[in-house]
Amino acid sequence: MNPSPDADRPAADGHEKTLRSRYDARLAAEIEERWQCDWDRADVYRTPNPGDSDFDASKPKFYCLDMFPYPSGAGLHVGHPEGYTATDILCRYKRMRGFNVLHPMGFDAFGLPAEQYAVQTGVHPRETTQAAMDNFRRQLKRFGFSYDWSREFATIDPDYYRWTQWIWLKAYGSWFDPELKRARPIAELEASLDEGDRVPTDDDDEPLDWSAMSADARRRYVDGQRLAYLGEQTVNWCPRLGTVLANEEVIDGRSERGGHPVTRKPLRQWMFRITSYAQRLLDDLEFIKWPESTRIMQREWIGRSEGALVRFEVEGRTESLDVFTTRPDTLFGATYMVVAPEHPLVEEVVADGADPLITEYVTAARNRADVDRMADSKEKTGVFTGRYAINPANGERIPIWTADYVLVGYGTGAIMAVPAHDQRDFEFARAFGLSIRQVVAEAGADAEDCGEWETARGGEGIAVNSEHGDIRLDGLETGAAKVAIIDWLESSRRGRRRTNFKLRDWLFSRQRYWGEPFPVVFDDEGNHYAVADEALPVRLPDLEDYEPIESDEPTPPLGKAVDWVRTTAGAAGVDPSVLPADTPVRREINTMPGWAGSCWYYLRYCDPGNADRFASKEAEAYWMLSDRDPGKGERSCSPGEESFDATRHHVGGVDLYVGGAEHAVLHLLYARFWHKILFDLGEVSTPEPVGQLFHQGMITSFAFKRSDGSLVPVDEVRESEDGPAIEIATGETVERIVAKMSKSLRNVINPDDVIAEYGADTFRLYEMAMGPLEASKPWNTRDIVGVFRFLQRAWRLAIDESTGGLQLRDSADEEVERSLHRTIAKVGDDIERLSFNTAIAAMIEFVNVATGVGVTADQLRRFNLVLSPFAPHFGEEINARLQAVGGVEGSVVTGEWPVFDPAMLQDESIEVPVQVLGKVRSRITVAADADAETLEAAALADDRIKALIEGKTVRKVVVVPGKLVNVVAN
RNA sequence: GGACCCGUGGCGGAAUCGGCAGACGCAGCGGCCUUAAAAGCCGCGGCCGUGAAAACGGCGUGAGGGUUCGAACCCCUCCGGGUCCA
Repeated sequence: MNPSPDADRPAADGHEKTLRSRYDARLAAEIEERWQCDWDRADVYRTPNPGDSDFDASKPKFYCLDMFPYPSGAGLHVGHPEGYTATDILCRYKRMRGFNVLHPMGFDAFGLPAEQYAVQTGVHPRETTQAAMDNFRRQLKRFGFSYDWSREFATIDPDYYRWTQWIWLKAYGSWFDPELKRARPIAELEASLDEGDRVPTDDDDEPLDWSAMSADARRRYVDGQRLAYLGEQTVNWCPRLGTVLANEEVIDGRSERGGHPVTRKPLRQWMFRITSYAQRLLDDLEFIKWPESTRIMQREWIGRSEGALVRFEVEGRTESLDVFTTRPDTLFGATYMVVAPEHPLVEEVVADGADPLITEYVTAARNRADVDRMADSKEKTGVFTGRYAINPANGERIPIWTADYVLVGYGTGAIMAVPAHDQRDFEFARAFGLSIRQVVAEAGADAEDCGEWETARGGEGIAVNSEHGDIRLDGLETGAAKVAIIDWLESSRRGRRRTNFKLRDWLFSRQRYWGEPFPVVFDDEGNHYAVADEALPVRLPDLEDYEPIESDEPTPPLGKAVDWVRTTAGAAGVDPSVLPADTPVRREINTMPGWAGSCWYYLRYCDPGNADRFASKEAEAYWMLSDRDPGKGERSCSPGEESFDATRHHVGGVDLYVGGAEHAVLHLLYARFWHKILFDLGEVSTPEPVGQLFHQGMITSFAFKRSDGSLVPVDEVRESEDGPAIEIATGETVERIVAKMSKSLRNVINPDDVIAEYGADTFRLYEMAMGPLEASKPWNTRDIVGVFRFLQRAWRLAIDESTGGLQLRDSADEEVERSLHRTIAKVGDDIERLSFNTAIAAMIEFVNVATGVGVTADQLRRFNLVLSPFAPHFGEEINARLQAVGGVEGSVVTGEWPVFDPAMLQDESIEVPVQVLGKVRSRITVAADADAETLEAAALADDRIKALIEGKTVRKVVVVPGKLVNVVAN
């Protein structure tokens, strides 16, 4: 072990010696760098897997995962180490409690920002990403996090994305069996079609005969069933940027970056059939220990709604117009219909040579992004198509309009408008003079003249004006009316009960360079073929020119790798039994989106070096299966079960996943979806990837606000000690507010600077002491010195600053010993519930108690073990110095969490407040275990209480042993 | 517009199950040490009032009301801030 820093460095003089023994930034840096080096060399954080020689199967396991970072050129910000420190403390604690702990780290390194940066600087994204990762790794190591770095990987590693491609192929090679409600290999679909000969089709249509279908039709049918399929989707296409853009990146028909025109364009793209899993993704939210807010957001995103699909006949058109509605009971109030400008009916009208106004409107509307179309609902726009539909309930002829407030992607792209009871429909009807009919009334009220209404009347009530022929809803309350109308629609084949989801299928292609290539090729007819598993990975070709191509037609940059794109089936690795090896093919040139790599990385950490599988079955099962109830035998639900009974099953997965709430929906929903596919196919052991999730709060900063509400950067303000803050330039008073860290407010904190000034242990303690982990909280540089002083006091408790040697008592002080037991109990408890701020307060209290009294070697040893998960370098240093005097062996990292004696947690006698009518009036000192009778007697015997209840009647005495006495007297 | 979360000293926060509000830290004040300062150590510290002090009394967890022996915590209304959806 290393000697203490002073031992081999004779002090030049007394002053120098004092300086070297004092816990200051210089000493902290020295200690920290030395132990980091030592830990690295001894590989102390390497976690053995089942099967390894040093694996101990008798220990319970704990898989604790941080959201791996996207390595940007800016380096770590103070938000990263917040969650990372929290999990590090918990993992160190769990190791001390005898767990096998899996705590890995890596990099999410494919994606748009790196590529855009590369385009701007002219440096290849591979190089910038590599440099950013090296910097991130250096910074992460400087914090002393206990990651098993031997498990590190990046999503751009071919050894990793090989399996990303493999999983995509699994989805490509599967379909969702609606009967069993789970994924199955597509070969099983073909086999069952060969056998049963019936091809189910949508809704009412007759099944087709499989044997009667052409090979081409069969192929199309099967391709249409795949979980990863080629589908058509309207996207925001920006010709100048040469890529599709997300809705959020389009403002007023122009790209947010550069202001280039964006058009909406139907594109054939790779899609994921996530909608098939909507119900299971919704159901299983019940069984995972996730923040309620996140589960609500996922539920809303999935957006299940129950209602009916209603069929409206269209005059002069064989095809009917189907609409989904959650309020079929208002069908009699449907006085017109609206279809999205992209709807096929509109195409027909335009093709028939419609009014140029219609064509003009449709063209304009199509180029508006969905978000805009939904957002400005104030001004209603729309045109009459000239067509009429028949309301199936009453046979009325109603006009069909087209308007951009109806979106093609949602539902069927058409709605029945019930202006009396829907605000948007109401405003539209008013704007264009369409009729409004009330069909729901408040209970007990009659139908009114809705011509006088100023708003639509939503909500439930009693059906009115809803009778025609053999259907009568009048007098029924909404719930019953829904049932009645749906039954009638179904029996008369005019509609059906339907559950609708807001969730859309997932668009998975990007016209970008820096992403995973799809392992798929096309023949000259445009049919697609999978690359065989053995031929993976399909490597991303090393392009020198990766800039997006300016074009009206999407042309992804990979198209420039001509020799790579044009190849043969054999060279691309397609199974020769599927396609002869010399068949000319071209590769898919779209790439996967940035989400792909993060969908399954937690699985790879289980066994990152595995060359035969994404992780060995044994390693995956060991780390992913929880052992919450080992006696029950059943460890997870079997595929195909509708959902999981939380009392019998548990969903397993990562034991604790910590990361920001900004990923509450997309990343976490995508990962659950991929995991369920793998679960259905028998590739993983658990139905959910993450059993427990926790979001750390955002670290904000201070800024200043002028009286007019505008913000002032921190360096343009002078803060006086107790006066108000003043803007230097104007002399005006400004208010201190909490704001996000941003370059423009110049309130961004760089972790490297803080570590240089105080050390990593202080940094860790500060971020944990700021407040509850889940709360958003402001960085206040001034407060850091508080935890720094705590470490200095703890240091001084053990080390004589003038000599550098240990200073210890021979016998334990009783008070200090009791305080230590309380601290051990409290800190352990607090770590388990991720309440690090209160744990630190408890440790400070201990040091305050012990300061001036002193501790024995054994007390120091135990306190140091408690502190070490928070300040590991500090802990290792004290541990090493204790080794020198004996009684301590090995590193603090492998130490055991100290035990406490419950009997030591409380003093023998305690002070209990006595209230009269709920107000504290006195205090009595009693034995800690005094029972209710004793407490009551003592309270009533107290002089002050006696005086207060003099002449009054004691109605009741409430006694809470150990807590308080309340005398009710008046 | 809807849904959810949150409002506690000058500041960050604590109060784990309805039981002493303000743990712990910052800033502040007083004392010791020092020629002096820094550092350190010891102590004070919600607000108002009476008092030389010790102490005592009143008020107090965004505002108002309610339930309860007892409310920061539960319920209702309102105000302010945040997040998500629209």
